[in-house]
Amino acid sequence: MRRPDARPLYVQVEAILNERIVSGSWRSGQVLPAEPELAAELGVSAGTLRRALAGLERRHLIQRRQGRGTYVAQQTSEQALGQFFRVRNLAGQPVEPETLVTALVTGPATEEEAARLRLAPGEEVHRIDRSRIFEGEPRIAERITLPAALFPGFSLPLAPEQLGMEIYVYYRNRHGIIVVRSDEKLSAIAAAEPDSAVLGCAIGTPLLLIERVTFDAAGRAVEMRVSRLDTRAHRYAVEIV
Amino acid sequence: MRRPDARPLYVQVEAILNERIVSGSWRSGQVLPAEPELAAELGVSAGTLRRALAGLERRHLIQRRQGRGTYVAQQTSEQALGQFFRVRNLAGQPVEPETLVTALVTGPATEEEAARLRLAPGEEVHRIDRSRIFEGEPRIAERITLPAALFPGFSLPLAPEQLGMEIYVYYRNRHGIIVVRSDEKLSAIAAAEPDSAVLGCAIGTPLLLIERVTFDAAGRAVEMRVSRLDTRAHRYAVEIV
DNA sequence: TTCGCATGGTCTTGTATAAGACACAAGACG
DNA sequence: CGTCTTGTGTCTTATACAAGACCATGCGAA
Repeated sequence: MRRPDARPLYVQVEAILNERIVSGSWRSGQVLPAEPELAAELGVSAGTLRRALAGLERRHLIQRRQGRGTYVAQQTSEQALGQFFRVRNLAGQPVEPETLVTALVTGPATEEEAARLRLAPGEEVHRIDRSRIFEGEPRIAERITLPAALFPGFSLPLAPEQLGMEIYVYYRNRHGIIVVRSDEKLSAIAAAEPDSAVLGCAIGTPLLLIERVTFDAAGRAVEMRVSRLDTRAHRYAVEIV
Repeated sequence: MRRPDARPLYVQVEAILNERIVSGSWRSGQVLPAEPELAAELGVSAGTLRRALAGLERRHLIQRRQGRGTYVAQQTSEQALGQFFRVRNLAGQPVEPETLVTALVTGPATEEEAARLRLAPGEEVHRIDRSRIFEGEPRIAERITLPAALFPGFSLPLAPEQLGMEIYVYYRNRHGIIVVRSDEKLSAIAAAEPDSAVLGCAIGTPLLLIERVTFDAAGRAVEMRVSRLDTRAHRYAVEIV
């Protein structure tokens, strides 16, 4: 007797639970059924379920706490910053950015945007231009590109409780997009005129160029972002294991 | 009855096995005893042992293959490059670097070197200056600093079979230093005169500056490295999860 | 006889199950 | 305000079978 699905059972279970979170049938912050109960419902042993849950926890989709239970991860600004924001000051400490949006427009994707976001040529995208400010000084100039199909009617958060919110939290709360992974390519460029104006640096100042593509829990490319970081007072930190 | 060591058993077992590899009582490439045998020797269950082995495998200290056995990881140039060398060409493909060493000197550590390598002020270090060449063009200029205490009598590999070898492989084979982790800080700088000479670029060309500190399986800081990458034709790739 | 190779035995790790002791958190109760 | 109870995840053990790798045996063809 052959299994129809050759993947290990714990992988299949992880996919099932992932789907429940992506589809929203388990909502953010909600507590999951206890291990024995969930295992019984899925028809697998507790050990198999635990292995699947461990995979979800590694991708920050759930959060487990002994004695309390297992929760669908609530993406907070702190969590999003800790996971995706790699900028440190010269002492190696994390910095807390403020954000200033300068433009939000919608239009057809460029060739590069379409390629990176796996869109058909000419599909509509939203573009956000903004700067990020550390300790009063603008240090990053960036453009975010979103497929309009995934973010229908995208507009910027204006309610006071949303103003300081990381944009990934907003993706999730407003559009149900759960960000889990980014690919980045780094290089060094010289500041051009628009960057120098935003960042208050001389033209030609070396900037760290970060080209990011971000994927959600369903595996879709959901965001493209090009950031220019002024590294006179900050560093981009990476750990290699 | 309280356990004297409050850490979970599988963590203790992982530490024991880690120590056996670090101390060299299990040599590189050697096959470990089979699971049931090793579990019996350590006095733990097979499941606990497996969990410890999974931790070692995650850190690339061992390599397991179903049907064959568990081996102490043999650091090859391919493995070291795949793990620690993040440079890609513009198509996103890995590049194969050649290396040209221009200097090897020994002297007292600078203040910065001592701080990063956790050395006492004035301790001796070896310094290697070299360039890395992709497709015939020098693209990285870098200086490697090693604590002399950890690398006694350090000299460069000259035997033909060692010439193309990644230096981390050489650390391991010649000095028993097993590299497992690096912290990096990235920034952008303008090429100064020496860099421009090595890299064949104009003075002022933006370069990606990579400041790396590397740690071995015993948790010691074993290497500091400052690299300048010419990103006109290459990128530094990161995945964030 | 000798070569080639299929086959089965036996070793390994990988997957899945079950059960119990333990540790932590929260609320109920005195 | 402490203590107890209940419910939760965590750790550890044990067992069984599946699947990959290797090797010796031995059969059949040249």
